[in-house]
Amino acid sequence: MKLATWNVNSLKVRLPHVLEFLDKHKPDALCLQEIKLEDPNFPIKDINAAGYQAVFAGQKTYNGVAILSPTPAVDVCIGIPSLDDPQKRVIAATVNGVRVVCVYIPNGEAVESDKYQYKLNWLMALIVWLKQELAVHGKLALLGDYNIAPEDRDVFDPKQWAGKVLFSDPEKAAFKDLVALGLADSFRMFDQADKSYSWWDYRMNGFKRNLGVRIDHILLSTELAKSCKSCAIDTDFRAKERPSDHAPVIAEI
DNA sequence: ATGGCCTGCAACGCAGGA
Repeated sequence: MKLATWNVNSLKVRLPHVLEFLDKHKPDALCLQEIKLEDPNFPIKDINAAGYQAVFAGQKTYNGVAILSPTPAVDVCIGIPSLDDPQKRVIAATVNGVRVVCVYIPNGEAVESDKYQYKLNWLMALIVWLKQELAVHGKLALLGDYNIAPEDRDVFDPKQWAGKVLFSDPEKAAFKDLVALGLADSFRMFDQADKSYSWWDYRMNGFKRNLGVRIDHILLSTELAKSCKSCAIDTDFRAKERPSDHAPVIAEI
């Protein structure tokens, strides 16, 4: 079974890339973040024509998440139940017996900002909720844009990134708390090339110079991690014309 | 050199991303 995640930075603009991704990788579940459109505008006909179904929680202009799958996604849950948050950042569903949790963790803007506090509070609520979910679902995958680079090797210049948002100690601690729930970072279960990243700034030729960070992750419950065969970032989609600034991540379980 | 680029909304500039 193939699980994938991709922050598409507007599904309207990136629909051709998403359809190409479905054709290339044929994922059993593809989690999308930042679809940036309201539910009535979701391109369901094009997705269906590609042989996929979708569940989604859209929002105008900002955020918005979806799960695409060739088989039905059932027991859909939108948002973190305990968190009163109008921002559409979470959708969870069961696909082929796997609990797929798609998250768009807040960016945090800057460590001094209110948005950073919102991010930390949001992460605490996520951790409490997932602890309960893991008790119910042995096969659980947490996929998405975490907006956290967990280790030095996940940023192009750890000294420059030290203390900055995406790489601050409280954010890295929250990532470790997620792992401590019994979730494995599937990407690090395998040998990977040095300087492997999932996001590059549009500015300054960030991608061509490989000035990136690894902030998109697929975490797997112990039961799923045991049978995980691979995890990779497909940088081809970041190299295309008019790309998302994120590359998709794919895990085979 | 504290910007650069991209998206959506709406209106010709802004917020937000990371």
